[in-house]
Amino acid sequence: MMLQALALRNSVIAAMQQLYHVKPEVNDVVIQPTRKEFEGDLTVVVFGLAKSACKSPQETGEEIGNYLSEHEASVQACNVVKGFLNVVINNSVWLAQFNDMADDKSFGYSEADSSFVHAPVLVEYSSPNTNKPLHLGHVRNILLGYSLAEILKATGSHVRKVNLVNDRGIHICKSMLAWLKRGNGETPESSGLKGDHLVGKYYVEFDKMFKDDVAAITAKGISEEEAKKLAPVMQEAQEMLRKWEANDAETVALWQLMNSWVYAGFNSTYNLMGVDFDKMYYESQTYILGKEIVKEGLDKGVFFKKDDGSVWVDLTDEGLDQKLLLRSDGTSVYITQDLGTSKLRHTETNFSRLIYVVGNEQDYHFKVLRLALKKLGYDWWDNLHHLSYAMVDLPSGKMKSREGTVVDADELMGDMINEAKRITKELGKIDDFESNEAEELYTTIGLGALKYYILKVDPEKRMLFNPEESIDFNGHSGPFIQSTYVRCRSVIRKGDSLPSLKNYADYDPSFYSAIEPKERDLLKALLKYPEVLNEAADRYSPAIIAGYVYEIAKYYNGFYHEHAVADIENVEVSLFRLKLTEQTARVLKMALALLGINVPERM
RNA sequence: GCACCCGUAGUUCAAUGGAUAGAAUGACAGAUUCCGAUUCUGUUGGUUGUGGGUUCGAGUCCCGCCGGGUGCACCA
Repeated sequence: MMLQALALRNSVIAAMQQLYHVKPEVNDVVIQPTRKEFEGDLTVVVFGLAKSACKSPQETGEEIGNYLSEHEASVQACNVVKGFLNVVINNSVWLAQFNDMADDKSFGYSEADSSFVHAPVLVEYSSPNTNKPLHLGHVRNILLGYSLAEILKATGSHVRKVNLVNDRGIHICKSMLAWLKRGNGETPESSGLKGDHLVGKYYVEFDKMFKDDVAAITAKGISEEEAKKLAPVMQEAQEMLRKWEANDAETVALWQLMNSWVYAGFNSTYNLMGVDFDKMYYESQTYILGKEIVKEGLDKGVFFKKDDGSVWVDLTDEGLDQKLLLRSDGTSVYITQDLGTSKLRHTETNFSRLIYVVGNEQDYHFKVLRLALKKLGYDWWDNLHHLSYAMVDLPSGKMKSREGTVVDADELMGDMINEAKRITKELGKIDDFESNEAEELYTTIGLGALKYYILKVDPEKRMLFNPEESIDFNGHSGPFIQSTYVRCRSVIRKGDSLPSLKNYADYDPSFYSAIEPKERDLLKALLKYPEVLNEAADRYSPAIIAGYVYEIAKYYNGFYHEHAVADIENVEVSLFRLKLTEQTARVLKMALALLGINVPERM
């Protein structure tokens, strides 16, 4: 597809030179796939060309069309409709490309260039707090990050997935304190609760104690604002944080214990989701790093110090504000450690890009981060990117941990898997499966539905999740695409079982003469895969892959319903269709893998 | 108040400035002697929030307004 478009563009430029003695700029020749309702494969938009040709769009289109038909062997026919020149490409061109694709073992996948090993692309995602379990918002983050990393890998980047765990701070102390006061020594083992859920339970517990304290104080006629500061549990939590920072043995031991519970919980969630990381960073180890960089900025005169000792960067010349980088007591704030961590990573890896997968409420933060690094004179400031995604809304509005309106990640995945089980049992097609095989299948389908549901949406757009309505398993859904793959596999098994057809893989379709419209559409769509992959990588958008994979499934199902594949009398037709089926399965599997979605052989 | 993001069928989502704005879902009507019906075909459903502008051409770009969200913390 890509090849034809490029070739056609050059041909059009040549035609313009021959016919009108003008040479259009490459960008002035707009070529797009022809819309379904017209005849053709590629369409040249003639308006811009007509201007430089000084003729009407209709006339220009016809003249260019005639020229192409005459001079280009690959062009079979042309027609002009309202200023659009539709070009029909010869079947032989498509078939030759299809043959190349089938023979190309690395189709749709570029081996990482070894020189990039020393300048990897870092993708930071997940980056959870260790005081509560993961919820639906995290799920969107994790799926996006994992998928983006896989997409970039497929385009030949050397990718390292990293996770920056926010394992310290007042929020952790709150859970710790509540557990000390009310936990009675409860552990994941004693309670049977997953570690992250157990710790999250005490985070909620803290909030209750806090509210009780505030209520008791306001009852004495003190303002709520004042009461929040005076609340004994809050003061105790802050005292605990001071002890932690002073490296108090007992506090640190408790912190380590409770964090270890959380990590065990997170790991099981990550494992179920099928995601991984090449390196973990912990904020407890990185939060001090930024101080040095702030000092460097002061020395260079690009940051400044206020009378109270706090350090700021002035970004008003960039259209932003002044931003605090270091508190007056010398302690660091959020951005301080991001400055330090980015520099650490650059020193460690010499990254060519560092991509942060973080919610869009931090758009401003990342602008500031980049510009502060620019002011420091680090030429790699421009290699920091932010894959910004919008929140997931519930019908009741935003998810709020404290109000208990969050959709828990583990629970959600469990529900999806159960739903997959229910539907699969109803269909009864896998009654011969061993129980562990069946369980694995339910997971594949349930998570396929969830992942597709989330990733098909443009990351920048807010999306609505309604827990009352279960996520689709039909229509524009993950299981629909999985089942198309399963159908392909079933057809292939049939082909394999027939002696005259089992060698379809060796069949050379280059000179196949009986191609049908539905076969042609499917074949063209399959060839488009590398182009789609590149676009998804350029735009950091798994949604583009999701849209593509749906298109392929639609085309295959349309083809399947119209034509018998195996078990027909004409062997050559069967061989061709089996080959088409084989390549469809291949592309579906490969593209779904980029979304973190597995495919079953049967379902 | 200032800044950024978003507004598309009843609903959930698509559409590198290009042709008659597409899918899914819902409702209704059909399709299997077959290689898998979690399928396919059709009907239904739109003043793309709104008013201007730029352009041969605007859902897309610019300006105003309306509605929703987020950020502007010595929180992270």
